[in-house]
Amino acid sequence: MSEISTNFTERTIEYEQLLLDFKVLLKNNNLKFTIQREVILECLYNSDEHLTPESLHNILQNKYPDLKIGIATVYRTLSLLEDSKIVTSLSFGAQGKKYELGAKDHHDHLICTECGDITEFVDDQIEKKQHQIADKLGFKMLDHSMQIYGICQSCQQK
Amino acid sequence: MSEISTNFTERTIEYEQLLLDFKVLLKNNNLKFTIQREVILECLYNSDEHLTPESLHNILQNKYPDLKIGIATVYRTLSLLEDSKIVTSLSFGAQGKKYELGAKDHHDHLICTECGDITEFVDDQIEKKQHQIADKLGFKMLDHSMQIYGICQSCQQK
DNA sequence: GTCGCTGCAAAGTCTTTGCAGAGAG
DNA sequence: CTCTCTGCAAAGACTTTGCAGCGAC
Repeated sequence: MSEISTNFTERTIEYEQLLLDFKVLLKNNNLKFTIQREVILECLYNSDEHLTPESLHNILQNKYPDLKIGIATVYRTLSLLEDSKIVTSLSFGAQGKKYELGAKDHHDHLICTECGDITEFVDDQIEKKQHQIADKLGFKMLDHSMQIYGICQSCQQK
Repeated sequence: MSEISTNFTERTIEYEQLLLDFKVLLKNNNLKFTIQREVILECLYNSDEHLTPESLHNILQNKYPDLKIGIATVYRTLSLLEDSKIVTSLSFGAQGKKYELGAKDHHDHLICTECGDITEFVDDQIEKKQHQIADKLGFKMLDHSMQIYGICQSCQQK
């Protein structure tokens, strides 16, 4: 659906670029560009969340019921994308991994323990410091996750 | 029965306290203090690393071969300890969780997404900044957790 | 047409659960 | 004694693998 207009949104350009990079990578490795691989990449691109293989599979089944994508293909494609550094995976609390596009920004969360309200924030100074820490300890930093738990303003007033 | 620690070192004193707390907690919840629960707590206390259920089980089998501790007991005890906030768990790259005593000083984690190795760190500036962010957004901060994901030095060399 | 890819199902891992006997209180 | 725990093995949950037919190139 790429609109050719003067009004390129930043996202569209990014996706076209991403797709192109992916195609080049596939070609360089003698791998094939399939519709399954395309829709998985697209779905990851359009999701704002970290997706589990299962949730990704569900989304794809709803969005492209005709494709009948198998869960095994989702796992195989995610591994491929991860090996190619196109996506990164994270493990959170429970079992299972979650995947997201490697290039995306992340945000941190302030979570109210009373009402469950979630506020997002990013702090450059913390981001910078995290990189410094990773560097100092010899890590190549890929991502981080940070949650602050507390009581939000409106709950404090009650 | 338990002559687990006869050496009174500084750690032992702390351990006595931890053990006492654990016993009180068990009693308050109508649970029983068993040798298996004791050696699991002791092993977590004496380990400097983050342990997987499997590694913990191996250590226990070597250290107390007569007990024939089952892996299921290790899992059950770790869940109990986690619910009781005595240990905390971390998920890392591959599958599985790692556990550590929660009573240790506060620190954040640097996690290798390749091998699952975990490095601890504390940064005062980040701690301070987190409070500032909470203040600025009107939250009364209670707690936080932060993980940096990356690739450790030795995995980068591979 | 070739050879990699896919869906399916079966096989692997890691973790949890059911049960009967053991053991703490 | 009672009622929880434990070890064992079987069952679950999540992921990977083998295979025959399909499809990109």
